Amino acid sequence: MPELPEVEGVVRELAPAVEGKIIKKVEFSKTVYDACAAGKQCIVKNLEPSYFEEAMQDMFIKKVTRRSKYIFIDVEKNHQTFKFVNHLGMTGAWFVIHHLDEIHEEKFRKHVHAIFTLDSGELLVFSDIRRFGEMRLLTTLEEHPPLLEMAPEPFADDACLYFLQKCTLPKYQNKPIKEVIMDGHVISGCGNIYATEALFKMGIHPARKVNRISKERKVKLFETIRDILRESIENGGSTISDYRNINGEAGGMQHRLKMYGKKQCSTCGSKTKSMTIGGRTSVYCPHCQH
DNA sequence: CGCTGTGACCGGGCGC
DNA sequence: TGCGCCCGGTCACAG
Repeated sequence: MPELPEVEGVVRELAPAVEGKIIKKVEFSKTVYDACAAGKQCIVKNLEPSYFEEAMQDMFIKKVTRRSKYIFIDVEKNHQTFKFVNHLGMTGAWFVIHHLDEIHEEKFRKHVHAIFTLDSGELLVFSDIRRFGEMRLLTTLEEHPPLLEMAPEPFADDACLYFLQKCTLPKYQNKPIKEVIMDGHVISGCGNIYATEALFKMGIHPARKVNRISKERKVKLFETIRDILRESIENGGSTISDYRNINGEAGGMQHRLKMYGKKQCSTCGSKTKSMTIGGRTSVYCPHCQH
């Protein structure tokens, strides 16, 4: 499951690999076309696949950046600029290769849904096992309003204050803290893995109501989340099942996790508990977290 | 108008 | 072996 650190890893590798190159051709899979014909949107969200392919042809790749868990690719054609916006969903992965058989793992090779042929002769390939990934071609972010409602980057100066202010809104007051820190309108890029880790580190029960945590503890919680995200970036992200960098390699952060996916508390040895919060499985230590 | 709850999108993996 | 169900990031839409 790619969260912010995993997306950051992809962007850091993708940027030098594709910036300055031109997309000569785009081909979506038959699956994408069939879904579209059936009236569903599969990966390609705001355009018909055939139109998307045509629109992307001869696009110059200017810049690859990350915003929250989204990959933004600034592209340009005929002096007009566009934003190609991609979300990896649960299982999306990019590869820059010369032949599809360079994708070593069958599960990724089997689920290739977009092939961008670059002027360098390389293939920029998007594989997505569960097809929760998204691609949009926008002229401005305003075309997809949810992109404007994201919380600031967690490393930005105003991010902590933004979090604190959101917490004072009535609609968040009585919600479990875990649900709130995983809400992209409150904090950007913190998914289940890092929310679980940060709450464990802070000794806060994931179901604890927002208004039952002091401002000081909220500030410390925010800083903990930010530090864990940074630590994960430095360690190549977490590979729980399907995250791979563009060389198909797994990350290293999963070895440093202390609570996510654990049966026993790494501090006191108690059996961990699990409950559903905001529709998602939440693991915690009943002895260490209150 | 704004908030809340629910469904939709999927295939891997697991339990029975 | 085989079948059915659960999981999850995000958004659309209904109420």
